[in-house]
Amino acid sequence: MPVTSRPATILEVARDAGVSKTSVSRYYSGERERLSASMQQRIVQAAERLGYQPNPMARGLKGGPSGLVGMLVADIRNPFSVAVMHGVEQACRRQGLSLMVCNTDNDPTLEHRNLSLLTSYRIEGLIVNAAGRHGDALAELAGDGLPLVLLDRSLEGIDADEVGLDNDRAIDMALDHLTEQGYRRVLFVTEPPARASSRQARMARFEANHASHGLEGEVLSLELGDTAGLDHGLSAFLDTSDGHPAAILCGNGQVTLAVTRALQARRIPLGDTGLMGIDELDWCQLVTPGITTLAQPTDAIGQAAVDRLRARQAERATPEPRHERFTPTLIPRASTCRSGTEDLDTTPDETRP
Amino acid sequence: MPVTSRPATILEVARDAGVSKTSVSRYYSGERERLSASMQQRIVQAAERLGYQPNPMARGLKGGPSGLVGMLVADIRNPFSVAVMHGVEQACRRQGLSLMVCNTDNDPTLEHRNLSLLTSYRIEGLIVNAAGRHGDALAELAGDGLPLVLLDRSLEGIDADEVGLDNDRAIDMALDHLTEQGYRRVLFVTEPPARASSRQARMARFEANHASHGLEGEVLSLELGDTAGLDHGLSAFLDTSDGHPAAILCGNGQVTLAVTRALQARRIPLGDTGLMGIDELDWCQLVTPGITTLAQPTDAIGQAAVDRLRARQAERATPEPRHERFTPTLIPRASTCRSGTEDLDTTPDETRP
DNA sequence: GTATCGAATGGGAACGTTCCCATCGTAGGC
DNA sequence: GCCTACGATGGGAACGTTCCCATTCGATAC
Repeated sequence: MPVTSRPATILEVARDAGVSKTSVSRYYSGERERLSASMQQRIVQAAERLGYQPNPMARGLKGGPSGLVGMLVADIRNPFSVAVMHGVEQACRRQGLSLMVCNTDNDPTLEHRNLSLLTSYRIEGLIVNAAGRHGDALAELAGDGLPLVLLDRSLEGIDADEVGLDNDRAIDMALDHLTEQGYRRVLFVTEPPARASSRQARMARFEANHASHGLEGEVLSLELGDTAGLDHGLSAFLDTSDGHPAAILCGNGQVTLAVTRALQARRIPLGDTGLMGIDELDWCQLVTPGITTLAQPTDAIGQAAVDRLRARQAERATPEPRHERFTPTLIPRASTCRSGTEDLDTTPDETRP
Repeated sequence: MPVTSRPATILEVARDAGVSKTSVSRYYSGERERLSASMQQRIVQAAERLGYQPNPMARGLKGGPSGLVGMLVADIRNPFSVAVMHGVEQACRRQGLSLMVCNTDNDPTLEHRNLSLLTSYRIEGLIVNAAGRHGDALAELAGDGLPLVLLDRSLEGIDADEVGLDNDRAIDMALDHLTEQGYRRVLFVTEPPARASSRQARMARFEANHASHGLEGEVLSLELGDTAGLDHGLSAFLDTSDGHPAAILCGNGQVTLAVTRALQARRIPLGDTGLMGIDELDWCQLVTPGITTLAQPTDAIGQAAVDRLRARQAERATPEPRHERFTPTLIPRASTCRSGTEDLDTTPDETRP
């Protein structure tokens, strides 16, 4: 069964098997039950012999199912996105679907272009983890009946299924943990929330709830590349030493990276100054003395996204959109362990292989 | 120009513009010069009005160019692969090509399946960064005239273009650096080289050249998950303390991660025991005291891969395969700085934004 | 003035499927 | 033993392109 250059056509298989092309088509379109055993056998044999593979182009042209799921990713270099993508992919595989991933590099133009690309290939569902400035295009697609799942984002004006972290829960868990560890002041660092709803949600929850946890809270919002602003913001926060133990909470993995760099540059030891991040990354355990994180169940999130897609496909009638929120796992490490408190976790863990 | 559900067909545009479908087809097939100005104008207007987008399915059916490049990635979670993929993608974009990425998860079955998927979509070129057990399938494709580029791998029996690191050069640079820093014994840790030629190349070069650098050399080859084996191997190497300064050289980024974990678990401070890795990663600067790496020019590699593809497409006659090898950049940090030597780099660098 | 040519355009047959509809048995109901 | 019905199968028209081959028309060459 070679992957040949000029693949055999359904007609050739039919001839070779001495049956009609319709029958061969039926065999490959999941209507095998309708075929007699002998015919099925002749078809497989002929197909095997000729190395036949259905041509998805022709199939897609006629309107048949493509078996293709599309995914729009805002930033392929974001480990969280990649982890979820991996989950999505596994789930697709289990369902016999193929995944076509497009990276938008946070560029609305590219996003639009990739969207057209995907739709032109007659995808059966779309998973979106991108900025979505062009919400209108997405909305239209959803309106046209394309199953749509928003990953880690909401988009105003779009009533699509959503899958992602339980942001409120995550922030509460972080605040709980920081409180327990004896911190009194917390700086929440986030990328500009305007473009992503999850950032907004986390920030809003932080602002709403830090006080009730007995914490003084501040928010620092800036672009990832703005190291000067970050330095300045951290200084401003940390230098206000009213004696209350201070911690920094990072809104996502990328922020954790930037903040860790900034703290190291200022040679601020972690622990007395607390550091905690949303998103677990390879290196969080390695940076002395280990960085406390809230790990997202990325595989489960990916799986859930695909499940939603299937569900949508199944029910022809569009039900009210469903939101699925996952609870993170707290991975406590010594970056949120003030000296004087007992060591939390100085032996390396094995959270990731 | 909406991404509509029932896109306009070329025929509708033709009717609307009052021209023939052939003319519209020509307009979109890069034969605009052949059309009169007035006709061109009428076509764009009609297309605009109807939101026309050529249907790649139909186009692909008839055999026209797909504008699609395929990429097979062995492990989407490998940051190096992702970095190169990003380079490939940027290059494709510049060329007006779209990229379709498939992850094989190091699974030969999946690899084969994805290969069929890609070829069935009539890709114009294929970039492979995967194990390639099914070299036969690849070879056949290449033989059939599909432009093929092997990324960071050679495949026996396949005369395809290759793009990747200059492994010999990289190893030599590493050995030079380690020698200069005063290490006398070096352990080269690698994943099993059987499945990837670049691993083989690096290992071979290490074995061939360590002696001429005045270094005692050993090789440790194991699966990434084999932490016990790694612990044992590291112990064996480090406990043979004949007083000669020892260093560990990691064959790729994943190995660097595993080794760093193992060393931290054993609480071995870096520097006196040297540590150096091929592949630069986000966190290498962050792990105390900073890990020396050889950074691969991933964007350039990706770009080169696409360039090779285009070149192949252009020349109808298949020339002898060309191999493009890139020199890495040494990023010296304190993990290869023995105490007593001057500090190399204790201030954080800004190699990556 | 006619023949030739090339540039601009159009008609229709593919490409490989799916799917509607027709055909053909054959078994069961009367 | 005839009519019905149903199960198994086949023929052919679409799907939206591209591309080969006309066709038209003015201009240039004889």
